[in-house]
Amino acid sequence: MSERFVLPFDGPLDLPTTLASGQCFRWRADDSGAWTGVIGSNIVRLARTPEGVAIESAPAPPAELAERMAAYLRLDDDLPAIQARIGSDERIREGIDRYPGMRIMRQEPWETLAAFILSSTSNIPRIARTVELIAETFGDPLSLDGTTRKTFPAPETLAEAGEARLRALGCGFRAPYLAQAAAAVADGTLPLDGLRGASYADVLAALTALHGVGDKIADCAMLFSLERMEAFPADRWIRRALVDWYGLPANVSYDGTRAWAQDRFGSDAGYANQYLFWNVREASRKRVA
DNA sequence: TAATAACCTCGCAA
DNA sequence: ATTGCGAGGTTAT
Repeated sequence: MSERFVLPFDGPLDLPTTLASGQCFRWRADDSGAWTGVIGSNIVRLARTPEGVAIESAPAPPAELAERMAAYLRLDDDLPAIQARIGSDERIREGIDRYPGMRIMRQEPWETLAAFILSSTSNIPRIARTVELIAETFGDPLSLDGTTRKTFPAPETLAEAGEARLRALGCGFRAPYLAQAAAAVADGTLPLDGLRGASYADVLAALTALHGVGDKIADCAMLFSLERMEAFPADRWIRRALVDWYGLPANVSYDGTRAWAQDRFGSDAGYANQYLFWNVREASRKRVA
């Protein structure tokens, strides 16, 4: 059996709702309730324990990844304080009550951008399937206690693979978008790692310069991987919530949703978005049932 | 500036 | 089982 390291943490953290909340697509639960995923060039298994987060990993030993995992799960966010600030809103409160340990993550920018390029007019199961197929096809193998996964391929790899091979994997009309984004990141046209210190407007402009990346996908990449916690990705679910619950006009522009959210929630807009998203989806699901 | 169709496939419901 | 619908958007017109 592999070595195990427990990252101490006593705040709110729920792995199932965090790792299956649609912000990432490669985490899988096993029978024991542990979650296996790939971070960079490591396969990682996580389990919540009373003391914190139990980590197993390969090839790097878990103790070496502990700090990185804490950053990945954004354990540095003071979630109770954030929830106290935005929880005065009734609809956000409902989301918090339902998913109290759901956190936003700090993922790797390239993989996040690629995944959300694939999200266009799609759905979570399909996005996950395609992301996994891309990794399976182009990634490097990893193994942990008999579980094997592959890395998500570098932008250079997907740029070289090209549109046709991506289309053959089920990317559909998103294939050229993904291939072009890969090329832009690979050749430095889009310096993802250099964007962390830039203004929101500059990051948005850099991302939406890509074909196939509009406001919504850019906001997802910013919120989930580029430290922009004020980003408020407004998809059809969020728009439904804003119209049905907050009285915004049905034809509200994307800029209109963004201004509304940032005025109301400021730098907590991203967390507000996440709780609102799952609240409105749950409400919709119940209506159908 | 605002509305509308087209885009690839696939998951899911009937 | 097989079919038909619509999906966490973006772009071109």
